[in-house]
Parts: sequence; structure tokens; C-alpha cells
Amino acid sequence: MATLGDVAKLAGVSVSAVSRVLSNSPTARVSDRTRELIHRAVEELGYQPNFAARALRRARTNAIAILVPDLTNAVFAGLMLGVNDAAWSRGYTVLIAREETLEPHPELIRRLVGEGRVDGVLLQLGDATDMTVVDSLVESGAPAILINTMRDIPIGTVALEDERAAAMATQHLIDLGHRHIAMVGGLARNDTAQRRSAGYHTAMNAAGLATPPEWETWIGYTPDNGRAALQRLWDLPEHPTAIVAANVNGAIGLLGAARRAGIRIPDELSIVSIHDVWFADSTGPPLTTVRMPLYQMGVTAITALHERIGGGEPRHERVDAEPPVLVVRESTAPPPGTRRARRHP
Amino acid sequence: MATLGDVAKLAGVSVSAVSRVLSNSPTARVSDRTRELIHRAVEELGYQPNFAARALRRARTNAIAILVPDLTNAVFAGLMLGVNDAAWSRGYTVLIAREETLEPHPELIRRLVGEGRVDGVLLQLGDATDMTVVDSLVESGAPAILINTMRDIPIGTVALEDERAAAMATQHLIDLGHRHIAMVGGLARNDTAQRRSAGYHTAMNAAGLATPPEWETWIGYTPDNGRAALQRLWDLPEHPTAIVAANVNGAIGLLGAARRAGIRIPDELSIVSIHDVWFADSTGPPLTTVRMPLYQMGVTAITALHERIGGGEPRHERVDAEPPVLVVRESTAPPPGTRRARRHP
DNA sequence: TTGAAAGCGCTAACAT
DNA sequence: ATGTTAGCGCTTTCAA
Repeated sequence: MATLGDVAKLAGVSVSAVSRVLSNSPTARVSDRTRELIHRAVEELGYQPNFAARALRRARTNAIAILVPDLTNAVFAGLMLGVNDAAWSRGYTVLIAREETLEPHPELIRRLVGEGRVDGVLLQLGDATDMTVVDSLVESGAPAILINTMRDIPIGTVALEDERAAAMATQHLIDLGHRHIAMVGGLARNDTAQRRSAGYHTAMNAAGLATPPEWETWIGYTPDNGRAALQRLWDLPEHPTAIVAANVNGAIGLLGAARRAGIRIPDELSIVSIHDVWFADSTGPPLTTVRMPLYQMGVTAITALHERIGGGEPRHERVDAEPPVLVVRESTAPPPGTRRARRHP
Repeated sequence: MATLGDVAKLAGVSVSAVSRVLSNSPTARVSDRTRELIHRAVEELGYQPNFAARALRRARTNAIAILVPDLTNAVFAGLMLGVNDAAWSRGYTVLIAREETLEPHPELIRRLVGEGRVDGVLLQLGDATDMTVVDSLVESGAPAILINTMRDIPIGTVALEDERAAAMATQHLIDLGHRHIAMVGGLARNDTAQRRSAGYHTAMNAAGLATPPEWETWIGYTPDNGRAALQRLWDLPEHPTAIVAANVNGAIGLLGAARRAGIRIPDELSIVSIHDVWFADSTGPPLTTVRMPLYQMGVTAITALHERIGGGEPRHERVDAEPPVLVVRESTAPPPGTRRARRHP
């Protein structure tokens, strides 16, 4: 590999001249002739700056890491897209790690940031994540952004309009004529779960509908959790006619469990979920969802991290430039007994 | 951040002693007392070796990159899992990039490897990828492994048992009694598409069944491609009663197109796909698939890349320790007219 | 067994 | 406008 020195020698100038030209800072005053010479030499040698040397010298790697609990989660995939695009366009490369990879969370972060492998970290907490991570992150002072989180801590956070999305989903069911609507939520300690629950309650209250506590589950966002939630709801003496699923993965579990239990969707039970995924129109039946601006959240997270790395104060951002949108498919319909009447009023 | 020098000073020894202890090479002979002193100092200062300095000195980053055409593809997600686990357990961090990120493929790779950001690259070619990439990769001499590829080129490759999987899928349909079986394949220049086609033909020939060329499409692996393929097959005077989809994403498109066209699955048309994804049991109807060892392929790819980085010759690996397995769900059934008879012989 | 010292390739302050 | 030079933090001869 050619080095700066090689280029300098070939061009017949000093290394600092080459460095100045290549990092073309506006303050660097170089004659056109020299610049020309250098560019020619760079071309001829196929010179590429050495990443490690540069990183060592500048104490900056221009790399960031994103830590997610689950690489196969389609919701995170949407997020990743935005993160990736925004990161690369700002000159960052993206390092990816699954949580519990190799070592517990705080060690991982300490290693990544402490060894100077990355300039900052994007962190999507999982249900299983030990919450002390956040404390140790705060303590470490490393530039980091918590994704899908909105909490008053001295780390940056970005979150979606969860409450609004849940209210929209709930309202859609109310508009269809449902009065018995359940909420299949996330873990109670998860702050998105809290906000989505709040949105559900807001919409229900506004419509004057009851929300008995046994109609709200707090099990989690996975397909398995969704299955468990349906089980629990169906063990109740009275069943809801519709469900708001706080997460699309849970909704998919719900769908599978309903199929196995012989519950017809949407005839007997309507389901609407928060988060849209690309295969939502191929589930059985195609799932009605509220699409969230995940790509945009990825972009916002990188922007925030970039600022933080540059020395900015931690901020708490809500991604609201693009509103949630209801995508009506075939998993929602008027409640049993009212269909015909409503369809042909 | 504490440096080696800080540790040395605190321990009252030289930096070289510290370096030797921390990189604990077997040849390094250090007294127990010194070692003890050093460890204590490391502990006290919370020392972490600087990544850039080490990389500069050793001309090794212990990072690898994986380039995929599409971050949201669930098939690649399965692969990523294996790659990630295997990489971290060997001490590599994983850098991820979507193809066309920022710049065309060869530049990207040149930058990643040429600047010494990573020690090697894992590359999943996409349908849209310019094939000159491979040439320029070969020419560059950078350690790289082509995933899902089996070609006689001086770069390592790893591939699955595509032919076998396609034959299994086809045989499943034959066993159900189908005689008119179509193949919805990938692009002809894609070598997995060729192998899957071959498997289909093998099974069909062995059963003495006809494979008219118009019953084999070569459009591509995406859901859209799947929709287009169904369209084309249904424009034919005679329809197949079953389809082997060379890729699960295409199969999902097929499912959607069938639903929209009012074709009942599996009653009128059976569909089986290659590659299983986690939501395959929630599609409408749940999709019969042939599951491939994607995780294992990721592990194999990292192993091969690691060897290559260590100076080994490029090898061409087939991932066959774990055979493909047929996962029968509800998208396949005996052909129309034969169901009752076969179910109750 | 331990230490001194020479760089790895680059940037930036300083000198010319 | 251009060149010289001192490190960034680490590994690794070489000497003691």
C-alpha cells in the first residue's frame, strides 16, 4: 500500500503538502501546480489514506455502532435502513452488534467506545436487557442515543409518536363500531408500552368506552407473547371483539393463535397493530397496521448522535415530521352482528 | 483514557513489559511479581488498549464487513445471525453496509479494504449488482468471500445445497400427486437460480414428468417478481396445479397475487418455497417451505474468511453439514379433484 | 526477565 | 506557499 510519503516523493513535495491537499481544508493554501502534481501522484499510486493512522492521530474513527436485541426483527430492519443511509452519507461506517453478543451489554459498549473502535453508539434496548446498562452508559459519558425511548436521562433519546399511533389504531376500531376493545401491550417497564397503552386509554375514554384492566395484557412484543396474550384474553368470561396489538410481531403471534383456536379474523375478532412490515399484506389475513416512520427515526438518531459526538448536549427528540398512518387491510371489520347493517346502511 | 504508559508508570515497569503481559503471548517470559503489579495497575486505571494504535501497528483491524443488497430481506437476516455470532466469537467486529450505499460496489470494497478499515469482506451479490464487481474484487486481491455462490473463481465462495433443496420441494409436490408443476425461479445469471432450476428438472425427470419451458420463469426473487411470475403463468392456456418458488420472498408475492386473482391456495394451486422465514407460518395460508441452514452458512463464511485473512488459499465450500428440511404447512395439498380420494384412500 | 527505542502512517503546529 | 518535525499509542526487535 502506498503511503503519504510515497505520494510526496513521487510528486516531489513534502508530506504535509500532500496531507493538506488531500484533507482539502479551506484554510490550506496550496498552489495549483502543487495540487496538480499531488493529484497525479495519488492517481498513479492508487493511494488510499490509512484508516488506522488517521484514527490514531485524530482520535476519531468515523464509525458508529448500533446495538439491537434481535437482528431478525423486521421492525429493526426498517430502522437499520435509515441508520445505515444517514450514517454513510455523513461519512460514518456502521458497526452492528446483537445484544448478548459474546458479553453482557455494558462490557460490549465499554469495549466498543473504550477501545475507541467507534465514536458513539446507538442503542435499542430489548425487553430482556438489564436496565443497569443505561446507568453505566450515563456514567461512562460515551456519546450514545437510546432509540425508541423517551426518558429524562443525560443520554440522548429518540422516540416515535407512540401514543398518537395507539390512539389512531384504537379509533379505527371504534369507528368500525367496536365497543369491546382489548390492548395487547408490551412489558410494563418498557416506555413505548406505557405510551401505547396511554394512547389506547385516551381514545377509549374519549369514546366513553370501558377499559377493564383484564382486557389489557402486559406480556411483551414477540409473536410468542402475542400467542400468550390471546390465550389469556380467551380464558376470560367475556371476549373482546377487537384487539389493538402494540407491536406487529405480537400481532403476528395473535394471528397464528387465532387460526389455531379457530377464531375467524376479522369476522369474530378484529386486529390492528402498531408498526407496518413489508409482509403485512401477505399474512392470513392481511394485517391492518399503523405505519410508523422508522426510517426517519434512524436518520434522526444518527443526526442526534453526530451532534453528540461533536460535543452537543444530549437531546430528547420525538420523530414527528412524518405522522403515523393507518394502513387498512383485512384483519379489521365491524364487530359480529353489525356487519351487514353497517356495510349497507 | 489511560495509555500503556500510564499503566507502566503506575506499575513501576516499562511499557514493553506491560505490552507483553497484556498480549500474553506464550513466548513472553515475565515474572509473576511483575505480572501481578501490571494487572493491578490495569485494574486501577480501567485501562483499555487503543484500537487505532494497535491496528496501525499490526496492520490488522479485526473487523470484517458484510455487504448485502437489502437489509430488510429476512433471508439475509438469518445469515447475518450466523455471521455475527461467528465473527464476534473469533474477535472480529462486524461492519455492515448495504450495497449502493453511497457509492458503487467496487469503490465501496476498495475503500473498506484499501483504507484498511476491515481485514476482509463478505459479499452477498444482489440481482442488480454489476458483475464486474467480482472481477475487480479478484483483481484487488482483497480477502473476500462470496456468499450463496459457487463458482470457479480465485475468491472464496460458500453455497448451500440449492439443487438438493429444489429437488426436495419438487418431490414433495410430486408425492402429493401433482403432475403439472411450474418453477418460479430467479434471474438466469444468478447461479443459485441455475442450481435450483437443475434440482427441479432432476426431480421432474426422475418422475417422468414434463417441464415445458413456458412453465419455468426466470424473473427474480423479490415479491414483485413473484407477482409477475404468477401473472405470466396464468396467462398461459394451461395452468400448473403447483409451483416451486425458488425463493421465499417470491413465494410471498405469489401468495398475494393469488389472493388478489381469486386463486385458492392450496385448493387450486399448491406453493412450496425454498428458504424458511420466521413468519412463514403466519402467511395466508401458512407457507410450506424447505428450510436451509442459513445460520450455518454465515458461520462457514466467517470461518473461510478468517482463513483467507490468515493467508489461506481461496476455497469453495458447500454448506452441507445440516441438510435442507421440508417444512410442510398449509400452502400445499393434492391437486384439485384428487383430494378426497387421497385423504381417505 | 526487563527496558530502550524505532517506527506503523498520519496530522498539525511551527518554521521558513 | 511549502517543508520539518513531534507525536498519537502500540508492538517488537535488540540490548542489557
